[in-house]
Amino acid sequence: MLKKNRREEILTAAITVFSQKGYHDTSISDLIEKAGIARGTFYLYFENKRQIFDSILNNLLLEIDHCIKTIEIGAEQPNPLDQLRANLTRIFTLFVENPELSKILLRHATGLDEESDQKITEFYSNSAYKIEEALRLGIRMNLVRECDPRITSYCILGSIREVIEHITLSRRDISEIDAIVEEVLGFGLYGLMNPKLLS
Amino acid sequence: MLKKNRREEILTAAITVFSQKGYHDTSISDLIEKAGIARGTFYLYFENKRQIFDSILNNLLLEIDHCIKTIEIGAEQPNPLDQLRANLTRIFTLFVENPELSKILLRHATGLDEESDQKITEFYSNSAYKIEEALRLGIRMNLVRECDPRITSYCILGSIREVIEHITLSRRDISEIDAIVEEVLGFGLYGLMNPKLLS
Amino acid sequence: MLKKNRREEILTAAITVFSQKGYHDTSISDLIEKAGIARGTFYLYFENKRQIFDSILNNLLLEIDHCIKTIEIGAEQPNPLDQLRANLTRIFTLFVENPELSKILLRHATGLDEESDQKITEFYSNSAYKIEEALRLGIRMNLVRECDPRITSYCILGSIREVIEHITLSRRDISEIDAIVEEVLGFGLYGLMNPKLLS
Amino acid sequence: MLKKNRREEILTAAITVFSQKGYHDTSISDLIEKAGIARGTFYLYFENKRQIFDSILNNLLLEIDHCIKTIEIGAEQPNPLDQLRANLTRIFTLFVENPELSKILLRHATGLDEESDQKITEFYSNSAYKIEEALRLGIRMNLVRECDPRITSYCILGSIREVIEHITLSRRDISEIDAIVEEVLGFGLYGLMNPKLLS
DNA sequence: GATGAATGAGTCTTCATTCAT
DNA sequence: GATGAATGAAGACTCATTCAT
Repeated sequence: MLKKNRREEILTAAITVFSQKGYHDTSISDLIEKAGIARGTFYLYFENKRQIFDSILNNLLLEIDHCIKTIEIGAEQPNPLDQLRANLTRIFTLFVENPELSKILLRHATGLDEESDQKITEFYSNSAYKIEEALRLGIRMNLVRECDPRITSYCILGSIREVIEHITLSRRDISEIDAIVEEVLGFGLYGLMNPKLLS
Repeated sequence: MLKKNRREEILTAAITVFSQKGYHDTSISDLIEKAGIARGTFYLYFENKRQIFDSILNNLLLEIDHCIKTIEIGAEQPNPLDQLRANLTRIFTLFVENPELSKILLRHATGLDEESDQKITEFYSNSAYKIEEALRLGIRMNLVRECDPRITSYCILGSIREVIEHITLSRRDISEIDAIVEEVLGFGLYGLMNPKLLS
Repeated sequence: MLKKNRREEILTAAITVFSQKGYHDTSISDLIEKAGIARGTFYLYFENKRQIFDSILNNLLLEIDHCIKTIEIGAEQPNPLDQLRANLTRIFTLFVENPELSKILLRHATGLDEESDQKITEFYSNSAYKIEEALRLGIRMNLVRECDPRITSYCILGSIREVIEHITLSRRDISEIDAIVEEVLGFGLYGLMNPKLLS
Repeated sequence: MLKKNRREEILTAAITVFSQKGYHDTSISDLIEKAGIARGTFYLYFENKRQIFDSILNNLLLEIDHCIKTIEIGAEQPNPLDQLRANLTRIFTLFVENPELSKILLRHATGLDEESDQKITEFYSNSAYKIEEALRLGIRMNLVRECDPRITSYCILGSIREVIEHITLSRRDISEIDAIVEEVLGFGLYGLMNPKLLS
């Protein structure tokens, strides 16, 4: 068997097991049983249990990163709103298609140890920071209401996280994504308040 | 020593240790060392490691519940917005005053086992459901914009969760809570969009 | 409460518990719960768990000893067979009336530790030795068939032990004792063989 | 090392240790030290301390069973008395050659817990029952004196048990077995009474 | 590369005993 | 005498990792 494939197989098996049992309740025995390999073989491809989990998690964080394109302003660029919409659609699609990854990221990747928590926290901080920068730009361009961009960025990030968790837990179908994206956009752009009350 | 006090002492010590090291990396030795008691003493007050963690978590969920008052509509009631504001203030205050609890709830309570995850998920589902009901009422009363109350409730819940995590991680002071509440309220009520663009 | 009574109460409770759960599965908690006393009180009357068990066992061995009268030969003495019969009757009666003691002696007193095993072994050795001496006398007096008195004594001892265990386990009534004694005597005196085959 | 051999080695070591220290005073440390293996290795071959003990005990009960052949009556069969003699010889030989097993069965297997006691009791009950059936047959065939076969069967069983315990404790040699068998047979068949007194 | 038997550090939990009140 | 909270030594069991084949 090609080295690359064997490794991928083990990773795939591990994603399934980790997502179901979490990091601590998953034993090496679980992993090799699912992957159909011998105990020693596991250690040919991964240094230890922690490393394979990190590997899965890093892959996932990369994939998420790929889903998010910085919003570009310019004549030749699509409408900023459409760019935002496309980002949301890509992220939600990623998780609806891989609900196991959602469990790993949102449930099991947390609280493993200081180092891992730091990595996750940093990832969210970075994400929030990107949102914050976009908000500052939007404010400067008079597209966005005056607000504290820091706090607001966390509101946006939290909305997205929670909706991801909800749609994977409630096993939403990919066909529902567009409507969900619009709903999230609607909340983020217009808030709750009935606009008739505003005028 | 009074039985009640001893138990409280152990709980307090456990909150500190669990919040720093997480559930799995905390050993009974850590707990009794922090509490300054003998190994056997621990088991006089708690059945096992899991039970003391659950105990902490259940207490916390109860406390959160106490922070949230259902919004009442009526002539003698305060303005609904003020009731909402008060709810947010109470919750943020709880966590700013007990940042350890935030770590336990948001980091370490997750991914312990199926049963525990279920409890947490249920807590959030319930919370989301209460928000959803409030949204439906608001829509009927024409206070709230037409929207999908289910998805929107998760946006709101997520905003709050993420802001809690942010303000505890960034060690925000209690004096900043009012401003933060206003910011979260602003986002939730009006969204991002510059209102001048709406007219 | 009088010191003597308190001690007796604890002993009585302990006999019940030990006989049901055995030595190792009986905890001090079991003993004090059954006796209705506090933990510390137990140690006012007994040095430790082992000592109360030994105490019960020693009492029992003494009681057994009291049941057995050396068979005396003489004009004024009852028929030796009747003396033997009386010994058996007293022993069987003791255990039928106190089936708990039978469990303690035959089940739970064994295998506790080297010292205790030694004591039990010695008790049986002594018992066997007394039987052996009686057999030697019987042989000299031509009452008893020529045989190896050592081995035979263990046969007799074993018969009695096993019958005790059987009659306590099968909850025989005291009214059946006479018949059982005759049966054991019959076996011991005449063996199995149909006497008609002997002539 | 072959899996079978390793298991056997551990069993052999465990028999020695259990027979010397008994079940409760034997720790896993004792077992692995004697077997010369690591702690984890023990648990590769046995589920827990209790299981290895049960394993030893069940093997032994099986071996005892194999020693005992039901006495067959028929023209082509050996003399029933010789069949009986052969049974006794096999059993005594088993224990004289493995005095450790005698200690385990007669001392340490008893009083472990309800379940184990039940198993042992049942084994003895079954054994007694087989003897009882043989006695009934003997009585019908006029080979055996009229008697209560139940009680008498326990006398016989007890004689054998006690002699086994005696000959293993007194470290009797295998060369003495024949004489001991004759002595036990003599007691069982003819009893104590000097036959001259009977005529 | 692949295997799986062997390893042993690490942890939870129990429970007999003590002693201050 | 009586109490029962506190103690801590002891022991069973797990499981990630190694390494000889």
